[in-house]
Amino acid sequence: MQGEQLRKGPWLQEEDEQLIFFVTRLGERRWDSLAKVTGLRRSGKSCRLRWMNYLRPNLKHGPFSAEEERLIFQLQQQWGNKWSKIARCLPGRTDNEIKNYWRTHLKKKTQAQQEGGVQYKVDNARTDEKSSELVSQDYNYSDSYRPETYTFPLSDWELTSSPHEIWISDWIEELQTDQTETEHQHIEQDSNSSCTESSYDSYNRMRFGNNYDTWDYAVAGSLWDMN
DNA sequence: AAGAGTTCCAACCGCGCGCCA
DNA sequence: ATGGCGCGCGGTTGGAACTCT
Repeated sequence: MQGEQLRKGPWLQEEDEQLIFFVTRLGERRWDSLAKVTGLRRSGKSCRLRWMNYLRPNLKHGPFSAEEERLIFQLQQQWGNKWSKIARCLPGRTDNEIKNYWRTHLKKKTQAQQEGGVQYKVDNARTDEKSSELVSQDYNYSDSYRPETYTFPLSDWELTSSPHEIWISDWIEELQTDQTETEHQHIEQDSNSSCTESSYDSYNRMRFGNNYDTWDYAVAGSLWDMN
């Protein structure tokens, strides 16, 4: 592996699958180590970005709603280009997505507003929302969107549409059920018990073959061991 | 139909911060 | 104190997709 060129550019479906497999099992941490363990010829940074911006559960990938657009507009005026901060107020949206949306859609509107006193107006052509028009200063976002009170609904996955996203969605949904069941088992059995065969395991067997667990557990056991 | 111009967004890059040995 | 590591953030870029002429 040493000296091997790192891959760049668009991610392949196989790479996504592999990354999901490892991140869901090992957690969102130590991205450099994780990148090595996955066997993907990607940097840890690249893996983290892919996960955070595209593969992570609960992400929305559809067009921004009028409500979201208003929020972005208002928070950008309030905080400036603090995209990660703004993203925390928009469940299911990433800083990258918001940043891109701002640059391509809202920046012009803001400039127009600043230059000519043109009031902010939602671009209804891009959303399915009802027409709405308001001055940003008057807008106060709902408490339900405040990061400290909002809980991310897993059903947001249902908003996705590509075949790839659909199978991830189904899988995550099954996993959620399994996790709930497993948590109950853990309460009864103590925390160091091993998981029973779940749909998640079935999934992994299907995608990575029957030997997946052997090497997976071996790797999982050593990855975070820094000694 | 096709070439030019524009828009959009996934991914990359560099920087800075916090933590730890 | 300091140097290395891991990570997150914001800015930028490349190229695919779309629109215009």
